[in-house]
Amino acid sequence: MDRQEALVQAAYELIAEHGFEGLRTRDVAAKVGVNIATLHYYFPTKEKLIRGVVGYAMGRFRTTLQPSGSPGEQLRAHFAGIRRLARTDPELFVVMGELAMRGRRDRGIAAIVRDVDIVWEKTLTALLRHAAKEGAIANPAKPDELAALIVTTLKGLFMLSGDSRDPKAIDRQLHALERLIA
Amino acid sequence: MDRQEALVQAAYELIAEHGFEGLRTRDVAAKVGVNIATLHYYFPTKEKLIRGVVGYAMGRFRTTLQPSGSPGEQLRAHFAGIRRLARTDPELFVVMGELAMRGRRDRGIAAIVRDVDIVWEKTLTALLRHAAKEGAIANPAKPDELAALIVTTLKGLFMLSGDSRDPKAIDRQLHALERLIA
DNA sequence: GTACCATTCAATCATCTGATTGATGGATAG
DNA sequence: CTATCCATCAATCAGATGATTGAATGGTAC
Repeated sequence: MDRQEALVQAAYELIAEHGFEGLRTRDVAAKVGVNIATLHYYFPTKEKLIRGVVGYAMGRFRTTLQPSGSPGEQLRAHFAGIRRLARTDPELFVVMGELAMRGRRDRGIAAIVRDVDIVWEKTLTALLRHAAKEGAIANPAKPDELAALIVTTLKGLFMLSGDSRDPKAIDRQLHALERLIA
Repeated sequence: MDRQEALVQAAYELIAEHGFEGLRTRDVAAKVGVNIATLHYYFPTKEKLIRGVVGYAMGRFRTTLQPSGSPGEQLRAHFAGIRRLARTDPELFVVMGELAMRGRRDRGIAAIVRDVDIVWEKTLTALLRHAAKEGAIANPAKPDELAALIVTTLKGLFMLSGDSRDPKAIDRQLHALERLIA
């Protein structure tokens, strides 16, 4: 496999496991089975490697954002898509949580996180308008504000709650959310 | 001032500023103007110091949770209380976010965070029932589920969004939330 | 074949970091 | 006065950590 990509993926997995706090370049190199100097050959600094992880994680999430399914069901499909992602790639939300926290002290990361948030909100706003027109939900007074609120809730749900909270609790909250906006 | 308390508070502030990732015992001692050995005199290990910070932060948040105001206005007062806290002590939510993330890898912290969450949810459940009885909001089918959802949203709102998002955006989302449950 | 370039490694550096040690000053009790 | 304990400090340790260096290997161009 491509070394550069393998290193990013290893770093991604280690961040998911130990947070930024526990990320060590040595561990990343070891996980790929490569010398530390090789890591520095591809990523001159640890910071550059982290940038790679940011791109990898955000790209991975972006692909989930793309609407699909029959027009009237797109909103529900969006929730289902997020929930499926949380089941298949729980690490992704852990890493995104770490990135959100880090964005507080890192302008570059903050900008990237914000961009993804905005795309997410715009997507959701469109889906809300769509669903309202189809009669699937009540017409919200301000779809964009509702979308922002929903994004906030989903972030809190998937990025902050530990897996101590079983998947059932997450499903329950998702259903409660759908009921609330219906 | 009490040394032990001063050290905890300094650590608390440094975590708010640099996250757990950037917490250094030396910096904590320096901030109090004390030798590193003195820090270790009061807290044998860094982990013990962090436990102190956990207690400090959570205690600080608990006091905000206590209901107050006229019966019919308690729900609104709760939101107002949280919002005020976010204005006067923004660091508190930063630290709580850090703790939530760390709870994923630390059973002890996870338990404490979960306890506070449960108290928060119970408080909110009672307030929702109260508000419904007073006719301030529609009677929710499952107040406890709604409460859990609101807690999730508030956590996402205050613990994940950087201050890049101006306070106005936070106010807007809070109002949208109040409108949604009314 | 030789020169060149990309990739990788073993060894090492400089610094950071949590923690320990032994000593010192001051307060208190007998 | 002296023995004892508390609080604090300067100095230091051992291990961790990000990064660098110089050499080896293998492939490609000419």
